[in-house]
Amino acid sequence: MTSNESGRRRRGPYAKSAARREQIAQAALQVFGARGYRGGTVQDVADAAGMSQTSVLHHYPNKQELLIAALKRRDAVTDGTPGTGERFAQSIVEQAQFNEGAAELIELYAALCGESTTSDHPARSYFEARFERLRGEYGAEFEFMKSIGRLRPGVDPHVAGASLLALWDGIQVQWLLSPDDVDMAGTLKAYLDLVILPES
Amino acid sequence: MTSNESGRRRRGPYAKSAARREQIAQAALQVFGARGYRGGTVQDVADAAGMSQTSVLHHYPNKQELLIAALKRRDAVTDGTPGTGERFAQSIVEQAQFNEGAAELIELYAALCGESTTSDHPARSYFEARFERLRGEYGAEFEFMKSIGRLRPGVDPHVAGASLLALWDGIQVQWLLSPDDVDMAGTLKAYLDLVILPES
DNA sequence: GTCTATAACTGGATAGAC
DNA sequence: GTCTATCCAGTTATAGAC
Repeated sequence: MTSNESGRRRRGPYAKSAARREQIAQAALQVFGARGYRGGTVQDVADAAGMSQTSVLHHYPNKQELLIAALKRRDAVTDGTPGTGERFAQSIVEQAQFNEGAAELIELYAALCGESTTSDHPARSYFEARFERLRGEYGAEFEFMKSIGRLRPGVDPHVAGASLLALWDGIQVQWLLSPDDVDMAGTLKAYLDLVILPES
Repeated sequence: MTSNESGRRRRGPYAKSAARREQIAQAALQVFGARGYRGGTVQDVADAAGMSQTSVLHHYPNKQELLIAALKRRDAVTDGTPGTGERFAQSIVEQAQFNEGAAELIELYAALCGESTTSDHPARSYFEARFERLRGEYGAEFEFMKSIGRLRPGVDPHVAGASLLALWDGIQVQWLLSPDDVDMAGTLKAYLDLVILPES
């Protein structure tokens, strides 16, 4: 028998439901990326997902949960852990190149990151935590490079970590507003080439 | 008679009116900085200015004009033209230090900059124009430095210009979210020290 | 010029039929 | 699970008294 201890077989439309939630999360990512959290409506998400507003709110209890679903989806696609040592710079640049082909993800990130600096924004703690984590990761990596003599003399590893993160976020915004005038991957590579010494 | 050709003397509360507009612009700057454009309401601006919502809309015809007034006010306070040559780096760092004491201005900038990447945002053209102008200005300055041999070999002046702008915007966001962990002026100085060679 | 009152509209969320 | 219908709160903007 497929019954479990509770005496009730869990069957039915669960697979479909999971697919539905995926579909909605993807729509939320698009909508909040294009219009921001406050600018996008649950109805917009419903339209993008091809269903009614009430169906959306059946799968996610409220608008905030939609936002969280969109951010989780972005993380799953975007945030690979960069390599270490030799591969660090290469990983960063590759990630940036990948992002150029996934404008939706960048839009979501840039729109929400700025919006989240305002009071009582549901994504504020997400970005606070993200920045703190990445500053730590990048800082540690530059510290390692310093220890093997690959960091340019005079460069503070943790300042470089925060700078790389800031540069990345800042250049993304410029790229969104003027994609033809800005080379994201090239700008990041230029900074890394400046800070990391070539193999001796 | 004091009547002029039109038969009506232009007198009365013009001075008071101008002061009122200033007062409202300042309130708009605070409100949109703290809550974003879409997150802030005309009523919020009215409350901050200590008057009714209709009074605010008497002086500015609609919400968009309030936003423009706030941005103009920010420009007037913040955007000094940086010096050239020797003084360029110094001006940038001084400006950043000044900004640390004017959090309201940074909040407005960061919140609206991210928000403006979304479609149909009233501040979008403002930021597009601003970025293009500053990339040009910074790029030209680094080009000049290159011409007098003060730019680090291998550094592209225009990439450096866009990078400085991106770094500045990015570090401001980090500073807003974690003011204790981030040193805006120090981070900018570190980048400039990296790119600009000391006087030989 | 400033106010009170309100019109006109939009948003998130819920109830209940199917 | 999904829909139609609806509720209610909040928003911009206008009308008209003083």
